[in-house]
Amino acid sequence: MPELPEVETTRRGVEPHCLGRTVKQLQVRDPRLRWPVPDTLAPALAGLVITAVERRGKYLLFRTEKGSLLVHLGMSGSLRVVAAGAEPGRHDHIDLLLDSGLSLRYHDPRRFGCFLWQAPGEVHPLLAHLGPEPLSEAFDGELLYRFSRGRRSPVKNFIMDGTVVVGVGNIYANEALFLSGIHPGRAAGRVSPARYLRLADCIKRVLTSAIEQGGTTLRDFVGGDGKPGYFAQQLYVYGRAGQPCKACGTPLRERRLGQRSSVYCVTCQR
DNA sequence: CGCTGACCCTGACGGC
DNA sequence: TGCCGTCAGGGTCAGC
Repeated sequence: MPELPEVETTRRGVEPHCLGRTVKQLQVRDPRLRWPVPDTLAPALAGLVITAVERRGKYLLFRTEKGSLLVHLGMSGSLRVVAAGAEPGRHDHIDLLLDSGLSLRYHDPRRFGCFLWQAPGEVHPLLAHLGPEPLSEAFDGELLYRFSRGRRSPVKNFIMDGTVVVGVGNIYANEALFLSGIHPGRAAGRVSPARYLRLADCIKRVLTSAIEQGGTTLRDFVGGDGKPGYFAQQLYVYGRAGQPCKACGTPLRERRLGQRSSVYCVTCQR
């Protein structure tokens, strides 16, 4: 269920359970993820103290002094805090057992996620070419404008390109384009500087408010059902094809761009 | 270098 | 009821 707000919500949820804790064991019940979980990962992690839980784009980094555990939740992954020894269910592929008696349980039906090792002082190849964080000052409309020159593919594909900016998934790309009044199919190189300023602003706004909503489910990381909070969010276009635009009433259209569904209002977005 | 499509998987859902 | 095609919020990679 992870877009950036869900990953950040996960990070905030698991962080207090991890900081200062020693890894007792990494139990890998099924190593067949996007890339196979390396045999060397469990031995490498055993006995290490987690010093920080960070996020880079949609990747989570569990830092220790000897290296970091790199986790991605893919499309269907989740991390929950459970009591050690709790019976694993279907698709509960990995447990990270901590010395507190709790463990982080990784659940991922589609197995598009990953558990990898990052050596100390190194940046994993998967992270090496990532663009700026959308909520950082390094990301703004000026950057979008500069990087988009000469690009003929749709602006929606452009803002979902992780080398441009990380963490803008399909839901929030659709929402941000609606809020900024830009048609998702417009060529990235044909969007004006002023509109890119607006778009960058909308991306920040929509992600920030989604993270705030995700925060309401933090307590559910121990026990509870762990439903992601963003369903509660007011979505303007995502999942609303055929329904009236909330701004003008025009029925929303749907179209596939880069193999992903795009929903937009032909009146409000140009 | 930019862009397109294939691919990695399971599960839910709609139509017949 | 069951079978089949389609789609799903991720991202990488080969090939043009």
